[in-house]
Amino acid sequence: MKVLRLAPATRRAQLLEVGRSIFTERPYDDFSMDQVADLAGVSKALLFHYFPTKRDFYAAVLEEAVGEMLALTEPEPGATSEEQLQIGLERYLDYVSSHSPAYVAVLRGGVGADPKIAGIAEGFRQAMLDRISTALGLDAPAPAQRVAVRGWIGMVEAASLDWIEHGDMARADLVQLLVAAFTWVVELAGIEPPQR
Amino acid sequence: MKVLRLAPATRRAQLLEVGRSIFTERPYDDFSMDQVADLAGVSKALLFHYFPTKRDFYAAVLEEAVGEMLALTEPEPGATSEEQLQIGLERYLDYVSSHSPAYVAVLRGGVGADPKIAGIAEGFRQAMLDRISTALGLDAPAPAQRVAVRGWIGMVEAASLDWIEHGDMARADLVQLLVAAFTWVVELAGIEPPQR
DNA sequence: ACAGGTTGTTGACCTCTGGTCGATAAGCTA
DNA sequence: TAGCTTATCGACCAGAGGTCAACAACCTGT
Repeated sequence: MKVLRLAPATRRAQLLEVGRSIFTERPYDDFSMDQVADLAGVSKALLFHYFPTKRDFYAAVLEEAVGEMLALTEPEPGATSEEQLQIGLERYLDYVSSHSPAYVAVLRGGVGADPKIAGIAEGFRQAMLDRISTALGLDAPAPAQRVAVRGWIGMVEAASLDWIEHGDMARADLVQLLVAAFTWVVELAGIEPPQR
Repeated sequence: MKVLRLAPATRRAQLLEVGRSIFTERPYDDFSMDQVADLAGVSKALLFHYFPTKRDFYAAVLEEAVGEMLALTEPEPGATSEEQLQIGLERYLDYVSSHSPAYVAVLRGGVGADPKIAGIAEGFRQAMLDRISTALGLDAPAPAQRVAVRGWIGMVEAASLDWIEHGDMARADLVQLLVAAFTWVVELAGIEPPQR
């Protein structure tokens, strides 16, 4: 029997890809590692060789999705902070609309209160918060500022989910709404936007 | 052997109570129905008699928590809409700070992308949206209005989570921030607040 | 007080799941 | 082509979710 051997990195990537296609469509406890292995044309033992537990596998898949999201929404280096925000949001919404299952999986996903899993989505939000803080030139935001920006990110996520669910609003309008909201939040929390 | 029999409603309530204490502390796949049954001093078969599947059990526990949250944050009937909003938020934050594990479980909880589970948290948000729409005298909000209010609810949730996590902001300040944000969102989306 | 029926409750059982481990064989190197 | 490294697998295990027929509390009528 001819068994094809792949380089570990390749196999790992393939398994993650299979994982993604499953995780974005079915609940965590609704499929078995056996099924994942079958779908990947691989033994279950190999799957567990690459990912020690099911939760690790789940976490790895989510992490990859988060990495992709961050890469695709990277800010434009040369632009002003307002332009960065607008362009970032446009890319964000583009990603959301073209990868909605993965997006939903990351945000709403998770296995109950597993801190490791929750930490992945949280890391994503933190990364976005860092980007914003950097763009604004803030090092250690005051509590009110942090809560405000954090709340704004929650607003972006909720609005995005509603947006892709209903699909009855132009992307540009939503971007405008969110940019305006951000500007307002920044003013309200007493954060001084940097001079262009 | 003396086995005590309870009325179905009582037993069910007891099981839900046990479920809550577990769900708020451990991930969904991190405990067994056997353990739940043991903790409740009951056979696993009985547990499955009351709740046909583990997910049903999970859903029932979350639903109860949502019901409690809605009951404890019920709006003040006689007040103006602005007062209602402020009082509602105060009660909401009181609930959040005193039941943070349950709150986190409902919002961040869920079993991957299980629509039934996700629908419970979504139902909670919908109920809050309905309250707000009613208070504003809106029947069928326009898309932009719906997205805006939905985004605001996401803001409330994210800010609340950050608030209880860090605990470095006065409740009154957060309420003020959220009320101001709401007023602003309402104006922006072109919703006319009702005459007192 | 007791017989009888209703039904809350259980122990035993089954299948499948997550996870482990020693053995195998594919492919590179000399 | 021999030999070594290691990616891969088959077989196994404990425990999970879930089922079912049987049991025994409690209520009712006499």
